[in-house]
Amino acid sequence: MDNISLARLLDETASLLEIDGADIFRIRSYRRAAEAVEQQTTQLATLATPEADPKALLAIAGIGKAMAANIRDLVATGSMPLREELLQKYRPTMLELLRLPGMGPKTVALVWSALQVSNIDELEAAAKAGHLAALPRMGEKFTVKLLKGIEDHRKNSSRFRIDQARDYAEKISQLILAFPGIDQVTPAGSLRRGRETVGDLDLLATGPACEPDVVASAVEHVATLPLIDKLMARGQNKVTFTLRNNLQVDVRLLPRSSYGAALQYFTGSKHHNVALRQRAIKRGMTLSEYALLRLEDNKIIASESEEAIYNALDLDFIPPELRENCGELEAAANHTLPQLITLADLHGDVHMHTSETDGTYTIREMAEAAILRGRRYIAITDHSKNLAMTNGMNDERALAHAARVRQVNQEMEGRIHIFTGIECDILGEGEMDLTDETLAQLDIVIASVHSKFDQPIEVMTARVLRAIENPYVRILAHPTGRKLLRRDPYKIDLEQIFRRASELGVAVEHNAAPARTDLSDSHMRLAKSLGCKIVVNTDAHATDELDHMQHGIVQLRRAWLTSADVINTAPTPEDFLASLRPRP
DNA sequence: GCCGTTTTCGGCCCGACTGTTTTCAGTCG
Repeated sequence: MDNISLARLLDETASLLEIDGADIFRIRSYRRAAEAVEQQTTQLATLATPEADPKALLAIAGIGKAMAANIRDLVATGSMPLREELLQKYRPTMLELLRLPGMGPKTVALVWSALQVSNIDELEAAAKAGHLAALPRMGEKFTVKLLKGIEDHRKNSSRFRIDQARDYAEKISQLILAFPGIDQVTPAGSLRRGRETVGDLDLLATGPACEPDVVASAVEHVATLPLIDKLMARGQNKVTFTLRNNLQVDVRLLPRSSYGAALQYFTGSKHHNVALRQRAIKRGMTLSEYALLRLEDNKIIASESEEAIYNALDLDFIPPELRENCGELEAAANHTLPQLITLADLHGDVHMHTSETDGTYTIREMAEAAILRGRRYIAITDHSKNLAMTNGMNDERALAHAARVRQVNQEMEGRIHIFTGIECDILGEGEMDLTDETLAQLDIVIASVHSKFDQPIEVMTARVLRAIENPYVRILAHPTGRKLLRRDPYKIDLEQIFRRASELGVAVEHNAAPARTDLSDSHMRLAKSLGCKIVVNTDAHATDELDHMQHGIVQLRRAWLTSADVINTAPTPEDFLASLRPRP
């Protein structure tokens, strides 16, 4: 059992304890243990064997005697006594109910005890039949919101976030590559195109073992991979299976000679491919997953590489992120494809947290980690006081923290520049929750919208418009409230906000965290068309989250952005500061 | 359930908003 699975089981146990009404601190300790397990770099299964040093598990902060025993049970048997006991009392499907808006542990427990409702279908039926109205605090408004939430949940739950899909793709690729004679495995499909979520995983494998006459044994290898839950189909050169989490995986084993054509074909998108094939026909050729052929004599024009195929159709190579049939073919024909922004273009990351509020590491640790990742400047932007659960700072603490940031910045001796800053909460009327006197002393003031203020569109829009009027605000964070696969974003008039932000010179932030890419590619195109400054930040709460920049860049590329469109490509801290809204 | 210490138990992230209440419980960040 790997760390991710261990963490998931511990976290689920915490949720079951919540439904059971257990002690809040006991629940929290299970959640903390799950987090700690997930963050470990060594596989705990190796530390949880009878032969291993029993102290090894206890050395992890958040794991004590009881939790270590739980982990040993999980590794040995796949479950543990407490979990089994709770599953006798409740149903595992009730965990899914917790993901619906407005459904917390108390409400889940209530519908179970009152109506024996234990899954989404039953809850929906009960809501539609009006059975919920009989229960306390569940009137008409609640029911309407719930049914909407169920609908949204169904729309999303069959898709997976791209970073999770990428992790699985990586894991499966390694297992496939273990077979002698397979020397390359490439993800195709929407994963390669950089969509935010993927429905299934397409993996293309090639190498000597994938030649038609010998491919059977390689197919056998793939069809018997240990992480397969259900084998769905198995053909001559194709294997389809699902994982335990229901993610469907298609693996195709292809000869080297047609690998480029296959990669092109399976990367899509469908619309891009249709347009590309039409172009081939106009030129007396035909394009398939095997090759680009000349029609008159079936001669292979190109098949080994994508570049060769595009070039043979008089096109520049089109990056996978642009293959949506949104003008990329015309641009490729006219040699006007943009030089898309790359990770190497990003020199700064100006939104991150430290242990002063809800981050895990110190100012210095974040700075050192940023240096390792090639950043030239960062900003420490911890939370303001209104976000109480994060231990948000009041004016006094914000200023003291900024003084420490300046101190550490001095000590870095130019290896990196650290800006002072704050992620400042927007209150109910759109005012900042710290004073202007405080904000005036900070380099980077980020105004942060929170989805807990889920208000009608006019109210949300007015609130944010008022917030960015504050002359010290330089960046607007979470403009859409999007949380991928979790909650509906709040309703807000982005066009109005972007237009005003553009006039004021306030930059809009694209959050690079894979769970929360605030701006989609189409949002970003809108921002660009209105002349907005765009900044991409990780919002890191731990050093490893600084790596999220590589997720964030993908949506920028899909929006056709170049380094000129994004302000944290500025090469020096001075240039970056100059690109921001001037302070009064 | 973990941690730290005051070695045996008390502290552990808090405040605002919502729907429904008519004084608050539950959810959320």
